[in-house]
Amino acid sequence: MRDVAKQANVSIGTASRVINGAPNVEAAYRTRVLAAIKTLGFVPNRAAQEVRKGRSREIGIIVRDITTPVLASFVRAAQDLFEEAGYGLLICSSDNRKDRELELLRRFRQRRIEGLITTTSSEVDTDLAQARNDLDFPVLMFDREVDGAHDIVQVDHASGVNQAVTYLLSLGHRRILLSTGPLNIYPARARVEGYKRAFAAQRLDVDPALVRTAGFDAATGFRETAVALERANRPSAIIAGGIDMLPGVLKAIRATHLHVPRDISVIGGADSDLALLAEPAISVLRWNFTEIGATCARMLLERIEAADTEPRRLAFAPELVVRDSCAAVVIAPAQKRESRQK
Amino acid sequence: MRDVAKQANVSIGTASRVINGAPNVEAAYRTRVLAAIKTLGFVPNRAAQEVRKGRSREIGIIVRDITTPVLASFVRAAQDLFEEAGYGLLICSSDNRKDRELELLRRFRQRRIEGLITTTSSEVDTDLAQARNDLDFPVLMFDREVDGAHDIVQVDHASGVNQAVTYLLSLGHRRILLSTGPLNIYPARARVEGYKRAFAAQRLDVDPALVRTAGFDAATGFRETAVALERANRPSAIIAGGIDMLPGVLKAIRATHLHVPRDISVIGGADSDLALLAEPAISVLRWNFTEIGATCARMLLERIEAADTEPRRLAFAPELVVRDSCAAVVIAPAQKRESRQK
DNA sequence: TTGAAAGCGCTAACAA
DNA sequence: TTGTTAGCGCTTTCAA
Repeated sequence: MRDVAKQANVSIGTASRVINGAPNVEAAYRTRVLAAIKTLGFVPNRAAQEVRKGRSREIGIIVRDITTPVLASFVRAAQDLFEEAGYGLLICSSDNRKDRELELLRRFRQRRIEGLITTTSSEVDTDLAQARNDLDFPVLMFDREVDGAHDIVQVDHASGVNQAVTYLLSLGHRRILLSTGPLNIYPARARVEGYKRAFAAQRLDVDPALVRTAGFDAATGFRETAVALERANRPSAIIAGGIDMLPGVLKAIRATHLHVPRDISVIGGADSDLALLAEPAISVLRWNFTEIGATCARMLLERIEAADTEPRRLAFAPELVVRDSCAAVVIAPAQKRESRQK
Repeated sequence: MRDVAKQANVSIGTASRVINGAPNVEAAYRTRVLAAIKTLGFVPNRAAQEVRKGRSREIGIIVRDITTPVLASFVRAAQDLFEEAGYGLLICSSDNRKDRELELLRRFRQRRIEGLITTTSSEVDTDLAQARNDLDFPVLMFDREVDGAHDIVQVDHASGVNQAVTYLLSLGHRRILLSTGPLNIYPARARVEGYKRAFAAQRLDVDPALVRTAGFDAATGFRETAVALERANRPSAIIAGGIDMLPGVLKAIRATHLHVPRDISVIGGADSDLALLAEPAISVLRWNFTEIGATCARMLLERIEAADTEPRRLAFAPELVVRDSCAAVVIAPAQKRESRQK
């Protein structure tokens, strides 16, 4: 910058003013500085600006895995709003691992970000809670249920799974496998709750063996489905209780040579090309991740403006998209034969 | 940091030495400083460190769309190596848009990153070439063909499509649609070249109407496929000449109620859950994105160490994974009937 | 081994 | 409107 100032024959202060678009610079000076910037190829040092200005104008976001398409659309929507508001977005995947999550929180503190949208790998872990509470920027917690003065935005998974189970029960299914994640995080708890609520509403008992909480990922979906399908008394329907479990569930079904929906009905935990293009097309629980991402961004920006208003909390309800992956069960609960829907 | 030094009753210099793990600090001082850091919850300001040290220890990476799973595994592999080497990774999607790409390059310059892995939306655009050459850190160009002193890592798409076409020709196909991106970037050119080479090897003529270069994305795949299938003289096989075109191609086929592979054979441009789980499973061109990502990272790290060795160039060959989406054509070229494979 | 002090690149307060 | 200068938080040289 000194070189720019020298080249333009102005003081370094004037150069700075031009760079920052200050209004009180004479046109002649401005053009000279601009010319110097161009010929020297000067680009301001962001780190130095941050140090001096005392703020980073960066937002952080931690998702489990940015690879998951629905999460990517969530992030994308948020990013658009942040950029518009003049904030950059630092996007990281935690892989649902505590150590990585802690490391990311540490890095974000080093970076002096001004706000964070995050999930967490465990709602009850005290190290994580501690680390979050030590942050001196606002945190918006996404799809988790934690103590602390955070804004919270959730998907109402209880409602979603409730819809799915109610639908399956209406088709005559009684042995419905719900494969979801560990109960130390909200989405799993909520799904289980929705599952039980739907059974209770029909005064039916839940078979605890059919509520599996081993994990959210595709590999677990595969394992859980494979194990369940091998049992003598196998389920007649499966609900993938996670955003990217469907591939694993379908692979396991494929491996057993069972036919969807004749032998087994399936409901996916999120929409995807796979769900749409599978044969038959898979019914799914769907919600608008773009809208949710935008809402999170908006709430966090408002929080940054007004630090000490009351924490807010918001839930979005999923919608059951019925396609062709669920058939009616004709024979009673412990059935051997089933018939096709339609 | 002043507070830490004060609290520990040492000079700010000693505090800095402890933070940076300098060896020449007496144990007693070290523990005092560490204690102070803990009680005060001090985390060093990364921006200030960067300013003072004069280096960022950050690498940038620009991909078209991080959402694409194979690209995500590419990035992930690279990230692991960079982190191990002490570098952070700034990951950005260009959306294949020139303006966004230029903006990202500008931001990376502001950030003083020390190396960049990038693709580009156009190999011939002079603004982009100019912007790249103005960078004062090494650039590794991924899957593109550009002038300039960059290391280049490519996928040998010509070989891949050549394998695919040769395979289809051997099944009796003559009207093979290749839907790929614009010819101003290497992956499209290479695919077209591989296509022509395979036809030439059999002394067959290429119908230029079957080589489509409208775009890489799923939406274009849909449109191109839909249009082609509506023509009287429709193709008997389709090659998706892009990494994430398969969903669009399959959707279009689905919409026409044609049957794969009986009515139309399909080869996907990259592997995916969709390709594996579609009914029938889709044959694809596959390459090891994890290995390629790691290789890119390694090359860039070496380049950072040794700035002025000769630029290097590397190509990885795809493999044709044969599944169930291609059938043999029984009747001669302008056929009306086809028969199933197997 | 330690503390004092200079200075990284920049912004902003101040005086002119 | 401009130039001068202090200083953001940190590292690193230098002298002790």
